[in-house]
Order: sequence, then C-alpha cells, then structure tokens
Amino acid sequence: MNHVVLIGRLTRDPELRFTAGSGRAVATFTIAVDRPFAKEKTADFFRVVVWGKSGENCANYLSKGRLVAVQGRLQNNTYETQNGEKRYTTEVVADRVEFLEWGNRNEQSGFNPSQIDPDGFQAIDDDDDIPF
Amino acid sequence: MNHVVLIGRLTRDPELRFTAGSGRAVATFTIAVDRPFAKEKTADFFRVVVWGKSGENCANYLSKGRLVAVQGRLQNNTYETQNGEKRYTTEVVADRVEFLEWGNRNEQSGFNPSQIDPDGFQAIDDDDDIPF
Amino acid sequence: MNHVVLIGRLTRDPELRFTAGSGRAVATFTIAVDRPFAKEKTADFFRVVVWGKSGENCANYLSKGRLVAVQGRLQNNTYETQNGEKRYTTEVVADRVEFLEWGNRNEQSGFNPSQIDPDGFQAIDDDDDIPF
Amino acid sequence: MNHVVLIGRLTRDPELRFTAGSGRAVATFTIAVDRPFAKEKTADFFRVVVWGKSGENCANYLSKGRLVAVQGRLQNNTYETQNGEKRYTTEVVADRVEFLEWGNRNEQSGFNPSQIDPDGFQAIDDDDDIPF
DNA sequence: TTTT
DNA sequence: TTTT
Repeated sequence: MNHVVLIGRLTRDPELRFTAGSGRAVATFTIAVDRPFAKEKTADFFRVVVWGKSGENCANYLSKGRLVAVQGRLQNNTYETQNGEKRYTTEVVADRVEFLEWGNRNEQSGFNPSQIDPDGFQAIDDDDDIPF
Repeated sequence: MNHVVLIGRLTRDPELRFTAGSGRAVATFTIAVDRPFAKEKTADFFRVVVWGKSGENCANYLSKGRLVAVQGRLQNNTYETQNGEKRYTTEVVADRVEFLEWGNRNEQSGFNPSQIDPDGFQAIDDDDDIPF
Repeated sequence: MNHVVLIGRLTRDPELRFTAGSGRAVATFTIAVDRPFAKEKTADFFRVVVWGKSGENCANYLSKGRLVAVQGRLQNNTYETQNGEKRYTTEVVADRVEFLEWGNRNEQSGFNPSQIDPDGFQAIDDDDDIPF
Repeated sequence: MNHVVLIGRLTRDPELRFTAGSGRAVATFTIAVDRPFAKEKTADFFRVVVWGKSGENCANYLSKGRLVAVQGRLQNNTYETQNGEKRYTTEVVADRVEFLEWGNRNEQSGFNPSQIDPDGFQAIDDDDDIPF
C-alpha cells in the first residue's frame, strides 16, 4: 500500500516530454501544498509525474497557479549530478489529477471542460516542449 | 490536503530522540514499501517521523523487519551537507502508526499488545538512544 | 486504519446542531461526488459529519453547491425508524474540510477567507439552527 | 476524488459470484475495522466489493478473521426490500486488497504467497459459490 | 430526497 | 528555484 493525496497549486507551467522508446507522454510539475496549521504561512513543494493521456491533459489545461488534487503513489528517484554524485528524490506518480479550477494555459478564454475526453486521444500543440 | 498511507517494513530499528527545548520525543525510521506490480521485486524507501507518545511506542515495540501501516502527511526537509550545500528530502510525518505484526524489540517473548496504552505515558528503557 | 478523502459539492446548506450535554457543535451535510469514469454522468452521495470549530466554520461559510475536500474516517451509524426498525448508515466523520471555492452563505459578497481562524473561536450567528 | 483506505479483519469467508452477462468475477466480504481511540473496544463494519482477478485471489486466499488492507473508493448502492422499499447502502469498491496475514482458506498448510500471480489467471476451485 |  |  502506497497512497498519496495532495491538493496544491502549480509553481510553474507543466512540462511535457515523451519517452525515447515508445513515445509515451509524461508531464511533470511541482505543486505547493499549504501547511494547514502553521502560524507562519508556509508550504511544501512536491514534484508530480503524470503519464499518458492524463499527463497530456495536464500539459494542455494546467498552468502556473492552478489548483489541483493529485492522487497517486510515492516513488523514489535516483539521479546523478554533474559531478557524478548519486542523489535521491521522492516524487508523486499520479494516477489521477483533478482540476479544481478551470482556465486554459495562457489565459485563453472560451475553454470548455467538456473538451477533455479522459479516454480519447488528446492532441498536443505545444511545440516548445523538449523531449528527453 | 496532504495525505499519505504507506504499508512497509522497517529497514532498521527505530531511533528515539528528544527535542532540546521541551524534551518532546521523536522517533524516526525508514520503511521499505514494495512496488506492487513491478516484475522485478523492488521497493521504495521512505523516512518516517513520529512525534510524542506514538513515537515512544514505535521505539519500544517496533524493530527491524516489522510490518507497519503509516498514516500521515508529506513534508519537505532542508539540511546542509558538510560542504555547505543545501539539500532537500521528503519525509512522512506520521499521525498514526499501526503495528501489523507483533513482537517485542530484541525478540523478547511474552509481549502483550494490550500493554500499549495509546493515551497513557509510555516509559522508555532504551538508554542507548542519543538525544539531539 | 480507516481513511477517506472525498471531493464533492454540497447538495444543501449544512445543518448545525449542538450536543445536549456539553453543547459541542456538530455540522452535517451531504456531498455529491462525481464518478470519474462513468459514461453517463452520475454521482455518489455521502453524509459528512464535522465536529467542533471546524463544523462551525462549515456552517458559516459553506452553502449548497460549494466544492469541498473532506478528509476523515468512515463510521457506521445506527438509527431507528418511526416503525421501530433498526437501520444502518455509513457516514464520513471529517477531520478536515478544505474549502475549494469561496463565497459566503447566502451569496453575500465581501467575504475574506482570512476571517476564518482555524484555532480561534468562531461566533455563530445562525439562530435558526435547531439543537438536538 | 473518492478514496478510501481501510485495515480490518474479515467477518466471514468471502463470497465469489460471476456476472450473468460477461461472467466477470466479483468477490464480496465484510471487514471489521477497529475504532482506534474508543475506550470500549468497538469496530465499524464495511462491505467490500472486489472485481476480477483480484476478487478471485480474495476468494481463494482469504478467510474469516484474516487481516487485510483495502484501498478503493466509496460507492452508493440501492436495493429494494421484500416490501418494495428502496434502501441505500455504502460499500467500498476495492482497487487493491493487500493480504497482511497469510494462510489458505480452510487452514490448509503449505501455502506459498508467491503462488499468487497478480496478472495471471487464477483458477477457482470453490464450487459452493452461487452465481447471481 | 440530491451538487456543478 | 517555488503557488494563491
């Protein structure tokens, strides 16, 4: 059992990448989660990873500042620094991201939530995302 | 909202410390959580922090290898390396730790779960724990 | 371990009552939680119980249609019908209710979230709530 | 968002049924979840529904008294009494059931957890289960 | 008995 | 490195 639920706001626009092999989409972003009972207003920051169509939906419809509910599991991640050091991070691999506020990326109006078909293919028109 | 539930096994015996100021108890340990659907048997490792009486219960009754359910919230932690670098970790601050297997620390027998009074004071007879 | 997280909208304004003995506040309301992947748009309905100051906050600041995140535990409830039948319900006893949309009860404007002090006393100006 | 995590013990052996149409397996059982901080030892009882292979695993390997962790979502259920009254129940539709204690149904020994292939087909040798 |  |  490994379960996480977080509600927080994106600190930046999501990034969308595609795996080298199968071209599977993966969106990543960081959310700021307020500490409920801290007297001084603080937040914790967590990196969220969203695979597949759900990740594409995030890249298309989320942007900096948007409020989301993320449900998924915690996962360790190992990476190497430029000086060859091994470093560990913990990230949230999301099974589901619920959009709690609506608004298109770049504040374009006329957005209609029902455009998002959770099962259908989701076109990507964001050309400035650099794949791995 | 910031919620985590993990079930896993302690990788080592818990450590119990007391805060310098108020002498509040705090237990820390790491749990290994199996990745359910990984073909190769892997696990993720998470550091768990348990405050107060519940932490003392952990220190008294948990040991390496024991299975626990941990319920709490994710928290960022900042610390500095010897070379003055700022580093970030994510840990789980537990509200509740459920013991899913019984057995006294050091495999002493004759342990009875009902000895643990969740509300009462829990004596500590572990002298080798070094306070902060 | 008994843990629930729900995000949904109030089907009616919350009701606030006070226990006969100690006069402890308790708010109750029902939320509609959408079934994420149902093709026909459906929802499940859950009764939520919120004790103390948090319950008073709900009664003061929530109203029909508002979106909330509820975190708590499931609890069985037994009651008797007029014809003396014993009946069982499952309800969510909330530890925390997060307001995901703002707006005062009765759509009065000028509401400022920071008015809510989670730790301080919360005056009640709702005289039409009938105690038990 | 609709998320539940429960840890409790089966009150009876699970029942396995198959849908009339597609023959999809569905196991049902009730678990007793202890109220952690109740002075008098009490428990809440929740009906759990497990579809597909996971349900078959439950029927094959769980029995009365076994400890399980259930992770899933809450769902309303409507049924009609003999006298034509509409009645509502809340049940937990499990995405995952983690076995926290091992032992074959009917206490047969020689059971090895690794026999369970979460992805493979799971034969059913329980002939006394009555389909819908 | 149900919400957007 | 952070959001409202």
